[in-house]
Amino acid sequence: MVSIKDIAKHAGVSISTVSYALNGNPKVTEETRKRILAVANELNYVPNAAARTLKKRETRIIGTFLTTFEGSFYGGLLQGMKEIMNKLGYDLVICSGTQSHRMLSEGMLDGAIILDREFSDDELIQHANRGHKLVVLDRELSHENVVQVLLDNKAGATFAMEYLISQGHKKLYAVTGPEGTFDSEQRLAAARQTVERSGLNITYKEIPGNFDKKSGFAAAAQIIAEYDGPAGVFCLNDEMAIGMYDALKETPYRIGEHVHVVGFDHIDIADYVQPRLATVDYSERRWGAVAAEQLIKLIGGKGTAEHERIYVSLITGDSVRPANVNIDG
Amino acid sequence: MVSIKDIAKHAGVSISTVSYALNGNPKVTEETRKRILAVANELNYVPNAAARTLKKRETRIIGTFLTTFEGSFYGGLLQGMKEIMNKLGYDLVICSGTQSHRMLSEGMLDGAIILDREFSDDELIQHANRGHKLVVLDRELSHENVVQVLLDNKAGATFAMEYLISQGHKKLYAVTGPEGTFDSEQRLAAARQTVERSGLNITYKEIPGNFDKKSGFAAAAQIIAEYDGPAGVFCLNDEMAIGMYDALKETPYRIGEHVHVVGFDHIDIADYVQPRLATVDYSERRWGAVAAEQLIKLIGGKGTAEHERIYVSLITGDSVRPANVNIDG
DNA sequence: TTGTATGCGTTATCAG
DNA sequence: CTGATAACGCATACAA
Repeated sequence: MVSIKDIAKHAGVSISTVSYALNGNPKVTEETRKRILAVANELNYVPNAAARTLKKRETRIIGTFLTTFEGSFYGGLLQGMKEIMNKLGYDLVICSGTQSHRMLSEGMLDGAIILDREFSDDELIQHANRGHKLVVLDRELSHENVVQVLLDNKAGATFAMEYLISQGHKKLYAVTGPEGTFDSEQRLAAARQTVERSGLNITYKEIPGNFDKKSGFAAAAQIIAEYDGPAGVFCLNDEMAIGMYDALKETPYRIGEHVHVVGFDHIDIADYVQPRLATVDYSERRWGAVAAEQLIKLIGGKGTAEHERIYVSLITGDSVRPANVNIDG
Repeated sequence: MVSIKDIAKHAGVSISTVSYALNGNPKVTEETRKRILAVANELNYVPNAAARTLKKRETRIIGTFLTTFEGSFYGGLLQGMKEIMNKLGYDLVICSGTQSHRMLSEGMLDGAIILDREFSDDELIQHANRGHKLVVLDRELSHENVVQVLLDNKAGATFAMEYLISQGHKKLYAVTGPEGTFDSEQRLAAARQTVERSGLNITYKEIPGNFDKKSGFAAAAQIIAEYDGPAGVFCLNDEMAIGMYDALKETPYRIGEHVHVVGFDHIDIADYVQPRLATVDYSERRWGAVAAEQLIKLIGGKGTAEHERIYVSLITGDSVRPANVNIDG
């Protein structure tokens, strides 16, 4: 490995001069700077990140933590983050799994964006207490080193339920996410509230789900078992809605006819299933970009980083049709 | 920040004893070890990665480089890698963008897996020359520090073309990937060869594509413009095939009737489009796992890491039907 | 404008 | 079994 010491030797200067030259410090003549750069180039010099970090106590690397790499929501989100980070001179790496949490505590990261239920609130607070800067995308957490950038779950769930109700559905279901997860709780609360506030005589039931296809599949079975007329179903995410499509395919019941479904997330597949899935949409890219901006602000310490909310909108689709239309004619 | 020096002070021992204790070196009594660990815990000690790395010249972190985070093929691939790496005591981070290449050269990574056309062969060779260990998933590259783990593109493309031919199609198209990309070139070569070897009187044409939806959409336009009977199309990846579906939706032509399509990759959507897309399948998970294994072998220097091939298989679907059946009856 | 000296937190070698 | 001490490569305050 070639270090600045080697460069110094070859260029006939001291190592501090090399360091200055390499970092563009005006203390060194343009001339010697050029000479030193030439030598560095010739020797194939590459700075050593560990040494620099040890000294400067910063890596200019941000980590985003995901529960899993699987399930394809996050492309736009990460891309949005990356663009902002790169522009601001930071690099982004994506991590997953408890084992990788060490990167945060051991100081390999200048900050982190958390979208990962495997982090407990306690653990996050510990990290924040140690001075690490965090943005959370999946919970509410109050700490001077933490800012929240959250989806407007409440609005989304309200849109979804109001849509079903507006189409005349009186028998409603919600298929939930894993108990205790922030998104699930928030969406559920809003769904209930919407039903109550409607003032209509609505049957409303919740079926426990898990945010995965399988649980949507399972929920469909229950709905069919109880079937006694058109049902409106709010799947708290699209993946479960897709599971429901899969399940109904094997039965005489039809989506948008017997079972009316709204999802949440607007994943790619939603546009391709038959009939097209009604869902709640938001800009992943924007979400990522906002999160990145806030984190960098927090790290820089200048400008107050503030909690942010990401807006959502409803996308209609033929997976929901009026309850009182008799399709069979 | 609390360092081993602080622990030493509090525990009334020297820093080297602390280091030994923390690293489980048997040189230190079980008793003092416990005492030191207790102190460390109490002081909330966390080791400093930069210092350790500077000394040991290893991070136990592997980087996987992707061209983009968008487009959701890679979930299974990354998950497969992660599982193996974690089992072997390594952490995995995902990187994207030229800016992040510095992580490799600056020594923040013990090795890297490359699936990213933004790395030129030259750049990779430079890294390899500096002693960095690499696994390439997207090209052929000979170097003692590089091993290849490649899809069996040739087999896949042959399956796809043979399938179209076996269904009696005589007018064939291939929609290509970006010029110069390994996957595209390999699949194309095999496609041509299959046509030639068939010994049949087949019209075969190539339409330049870009591995994205848009180019599939565009290719469809050309095929329709020339339409004079059933056409068989091998889209060199599924994404372009989906673009073709989108394009035909706006025309009177039907997939599996006028235009018969085979893709490559078996992405999620392939199972949900109507009619179901015939495609070439492989285990992403296995691909990732094999890549990870080979890289760790290469890093460890023990056992010879060897180039590997990932097998593929054909999944049929109604996007391809016999050419001579008159569906309109 | 350039050089000298020191320390960042670890590991590891060598004496005790 | 434990303690000094020298690196690792770099940045920087201070001296020249």
